Amino acid sequence: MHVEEEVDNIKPESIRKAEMNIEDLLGYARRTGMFWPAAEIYGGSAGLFDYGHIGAMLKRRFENIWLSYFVERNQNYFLIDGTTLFPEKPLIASGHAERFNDILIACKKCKTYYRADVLLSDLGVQLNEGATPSEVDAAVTKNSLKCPKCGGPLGEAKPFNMMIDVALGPDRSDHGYLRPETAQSAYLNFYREYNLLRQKLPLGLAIIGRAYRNEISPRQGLYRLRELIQAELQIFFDDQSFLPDFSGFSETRINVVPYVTGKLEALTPNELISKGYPAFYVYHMAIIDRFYRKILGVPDSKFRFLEKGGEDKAFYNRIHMDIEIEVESWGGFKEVGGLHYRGDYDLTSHTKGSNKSMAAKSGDREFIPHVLELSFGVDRNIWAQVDLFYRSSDNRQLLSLKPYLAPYSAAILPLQNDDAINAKAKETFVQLARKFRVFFDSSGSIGKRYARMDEIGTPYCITIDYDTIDSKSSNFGSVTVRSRDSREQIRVNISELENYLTSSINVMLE
RNA sequence: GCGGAAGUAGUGUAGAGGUUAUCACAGGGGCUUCCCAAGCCCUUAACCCGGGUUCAAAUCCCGGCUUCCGCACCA
Repeated sequence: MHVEEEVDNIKPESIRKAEMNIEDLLGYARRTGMFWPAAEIYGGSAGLFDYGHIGAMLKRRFENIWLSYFVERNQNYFLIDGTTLFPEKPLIASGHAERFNDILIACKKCKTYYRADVLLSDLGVQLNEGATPSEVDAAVTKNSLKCPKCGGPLGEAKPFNMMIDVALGPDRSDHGYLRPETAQSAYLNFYREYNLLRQKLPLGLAIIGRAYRNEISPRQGLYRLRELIQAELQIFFDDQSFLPDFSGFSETRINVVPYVTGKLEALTPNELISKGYPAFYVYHMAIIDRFYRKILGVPDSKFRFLEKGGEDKAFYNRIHMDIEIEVESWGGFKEVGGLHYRGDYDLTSHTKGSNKSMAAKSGDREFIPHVLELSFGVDRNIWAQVDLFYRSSDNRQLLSLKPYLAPYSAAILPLQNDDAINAKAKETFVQLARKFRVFFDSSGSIGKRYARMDEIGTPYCITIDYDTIDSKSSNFGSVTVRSRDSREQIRVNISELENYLTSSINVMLE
């Protein structure tokens, strides 16, 4: 059987990346089992999404690869977990209760909302840092301020906190919040882990978990969510001695838009260091760059760091870069993560708040460890993967994910609904399912089944045919393995399948 | 939150006061075929939610929810 000759091979490069807007991508996600609005049978709720049987696997794979790459390859970095429900005190200490708290003011006529500090400074009125709502109201009255848009009267200033309140206890009088970032769980556990891990720095604490923000306007699919999943690594270190090993990154060119120039540049680590970025920061830029470009396969031109400064930079960050991917359905480069040098802000805040010293020692020197935060939005990254790797032509839809990210690693497809073929196929399924997530499908034509697997990104389709079970055939005991992107097929002995898949799927995951 | 547009089987859609609510794909059953989304027959399945107008509402009106686009917001 010379099936290869009959295949109308289409080079994967010839299949264009599908042009997708948000609705197209949401439609794809719904029809393939990726994700859709939570509680959708009741009409859904803005900013909340559920993952389906395909999306949940993709998400899990992303998280596992992230964990393996950023955490498990470093002997000083560890995975922990923390509650999503927080008592009030740590969030007062961290500044979230106050700072996460914008004062909003609305026009009574056109109902436009403004941030009080922004509105007043635009109108030439200076407010003190941390002004209260009544101070804002007083300033509005004193200066007879009107809505800049419609000239209407301004309403009362009201605090708006991005955190979601929770009332605890039998009379619901204990005040808590859903955590606004996983980072806080790491800071709260630093002291114990630092001692458990024998007081060594650097110490990395990673958390993959949920965080909650009461976004005013959740939008754009998985971009702005009220409940989101973060994968974060908080590295605690001695700022006078943290010097990671750069060998292996010296030739890398990293796309970065520095704040001072605002222009995209492709710089080597040494060039970045000579521009004044600390070596430990640059090292982690290189690590992140490799993750996106090599492990996830993001094209060079679609990946960059964007440095934030001035108003855009959070007050506690010393260096703040967004990790950005060009996502067509989101209309351009969008933030999927961040690399933040937070200095000693976090541990100092929690030392003050808790009266628990978190100082580390190095010789005679006592110091508060600094924090470098690697923060990733898992949902945003999942969306970006689909956007980047969904390809479409007239008769083919293809999700060309890296094999190790694909929800199913392989599909087992009996060529025909024949008892002997089916029995062999099921036996093969059981054998492979011990090591891989495999899909079994015996319904429909073989072409239709290939197409279904292409659309959810299954990298390999294993077909059991008559030759497989024909002891007179030279192909006895072997199956065809079809590669998703090239559609090329090779014959592999069933006894070799496990090795074949292991090495093929993990290629690139060095 | 504001303004505009929209919400019909699982998916994509037609339908503009009275239809057994259109078509395709998907799903189920059957016949046939078997390495790249084959064909034929049968079949399951929908008007976002709640009010109102009307003899009659998927269709018109009001409210809610959700989505998209723009604005605002996004320590």
